[in-house]
Amino acid sequence: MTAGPAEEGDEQLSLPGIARAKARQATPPKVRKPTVLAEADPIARVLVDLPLAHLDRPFDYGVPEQMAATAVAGARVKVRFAGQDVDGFVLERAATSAHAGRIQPLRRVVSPEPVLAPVIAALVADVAARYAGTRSDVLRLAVPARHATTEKVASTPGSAITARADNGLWAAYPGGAGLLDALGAGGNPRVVWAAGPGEDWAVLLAEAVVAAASSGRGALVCLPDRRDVDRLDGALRSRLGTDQYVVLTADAGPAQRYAAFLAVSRGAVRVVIGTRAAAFAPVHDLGLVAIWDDGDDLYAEPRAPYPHAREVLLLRAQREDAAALLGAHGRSVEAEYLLRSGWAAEVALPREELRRRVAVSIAGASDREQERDPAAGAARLPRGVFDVIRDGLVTGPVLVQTPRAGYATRLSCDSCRTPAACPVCHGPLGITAAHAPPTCTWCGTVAASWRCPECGGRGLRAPVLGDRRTAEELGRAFPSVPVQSSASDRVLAEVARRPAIVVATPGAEPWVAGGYAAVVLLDTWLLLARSDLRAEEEALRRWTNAAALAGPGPGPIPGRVIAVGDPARPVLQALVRWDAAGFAQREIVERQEAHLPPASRVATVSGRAGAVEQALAGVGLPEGAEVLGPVLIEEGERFVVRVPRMSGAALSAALLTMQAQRSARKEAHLRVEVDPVSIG
DNA sequence: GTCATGTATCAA
DNA sequence: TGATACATGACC
Repeated sequence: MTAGPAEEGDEQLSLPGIARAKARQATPPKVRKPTVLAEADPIARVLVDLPLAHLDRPFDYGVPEQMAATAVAGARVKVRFAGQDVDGFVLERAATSAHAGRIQPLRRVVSPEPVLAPVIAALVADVAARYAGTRSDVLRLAVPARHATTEKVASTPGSAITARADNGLWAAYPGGAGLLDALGAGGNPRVVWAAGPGEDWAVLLAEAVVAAASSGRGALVCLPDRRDVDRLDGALRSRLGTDQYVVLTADAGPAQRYAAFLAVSRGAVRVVIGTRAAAFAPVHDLGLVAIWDDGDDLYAEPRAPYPHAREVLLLRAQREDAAALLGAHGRSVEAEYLLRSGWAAEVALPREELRRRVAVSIAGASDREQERDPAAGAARLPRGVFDVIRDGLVTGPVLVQTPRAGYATRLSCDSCRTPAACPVCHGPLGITAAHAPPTCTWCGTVAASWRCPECGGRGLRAPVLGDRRTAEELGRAFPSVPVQSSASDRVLAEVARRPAIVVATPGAEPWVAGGYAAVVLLDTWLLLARSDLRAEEEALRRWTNAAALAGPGPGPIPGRVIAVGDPARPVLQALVRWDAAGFAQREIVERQEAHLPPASRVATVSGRAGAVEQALAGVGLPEGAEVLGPVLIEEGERFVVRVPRMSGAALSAALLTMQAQRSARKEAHLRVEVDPVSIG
């Protein structure tokens, strides 16, 4: 392997001092004018935007003197790489290069705007290492596409933040006032906050942000979706000027998004709220990272390398010495793990206060009774539920959570209960409206003359009912009360505080000022029926979030919540005791025994059949690694690799090495997912 | 990913 | 011997 064969033809470089001597010495006929490099720091270390794992490292380029002032750290540049022009970012400028071979000059500075701050470049490296991915993949998530017109406009600096945090609502929480004081004094507390039922959580989050901002530092809050962002936006608006914070969400147009990004990147604004992509916002002097309801799966980025916003924020808290606040009504096992490991402290309401705020009961339809006749209105709405709704409607709106969107989302044979499948594509049949014929939910085929292939029966039944059917039933049961519906495709942000029945699917529950008069959770067995590892944790999170919307009753009466389900299920008992933390604790113990996250670190590797097994065999996996599989999937096969949590970094490193070797050998790309939200 | 280079292979 | 195919490694 000889380094740098005789070179000719291409542009010549010359460092400032020796420019003249070199040019005189060697002047082959066709050489162009030598590029004169910048006086100071003539080397730019550039991260090139290539999808190849083995090229995920900086390359040195010469900085022509005319780019001396524009090729700053963080600038977008174009460079010649292996004969083609590629995009890249300047990571830093340097006086010398350790590269022995030829050094090419930068082709062009796309823009002098330093969009990749050094601390974000370091974060991007952290995230790539954590998720066994490339920096170029993470950069696509961290730096929005350039919008040249927007870049020409200067960002107007927000006025200085003079607002002071008000400890009022936090004072109900032991340690709550202390938390705000610490934030205001420039401290870095790390807290898992169990937001109480009926809490206007956005207001408390806003106070925490104001506290951190009043110490002169920046703050960054991630929320699951647009609706939650809007709630915090509303709470912040009455505390900060609209020039003092920005909202970063995907639904704003490219120009608006880029303008918001630049305002943050330029330090004009230091408070950022937004959805998962905001976790990378280059907030100056970061003092606080916060995340609301970290168990929501919207925080899992669907693009490689699939980072989770909570992990990105925790990496930032660590690297940038910022306070961390994980708030939720429920408790993710990951948040609980942070408490158990001592990384964070808990802030929660005392038991007595919880009992004052909410009373959860279970309407005793056991699983067996449900199975016997799930479709009958009487079994779906037991007597107790009926009473709670009727009593609640006297004072205000009643929230009814029903797990499925639609009307009757799955049909089965009336006599033998075989699920009804589409005669064309074998997709599930469903009904979209009261008198509509059964229709395939996949291909849309209308199966009006359906006949059961098992028993020849012609009757259909609906064991799973959707929100529209539920709304219809309740409308009949309470004819004088308006019924509102909020589900996936038509989500209501807020409803008025007047008697009404509000039917909603999980996650689509509208907010109501002062809280609902009662909250009803229907068909709890359905959320638990999912085969997913996290089914119970996720079900409890969704119930807890809905239940937390119950407002206090008249006088000293706590908010009323009633769930229809099997009272023997421990997860429902956890709901009754309002003990998501205890449930998460038990989950962790069980998962420890089963070698599942968060006690273990898990990665999935998938690709063409045969390739994955071979690739894994050639990797030096850390001590104690277990390889499980293969499971056949559409694109080939998938293996699961798991290691003790302390070997998590080693696992990521090993998988990264594997990817680098494969890309260098031009072997087919394998999909690697570290900490997948769900396996299977 | 592209590009340059090296080695194998085959027809003339 | 030269033309062509494919594998390999560098890429700043």
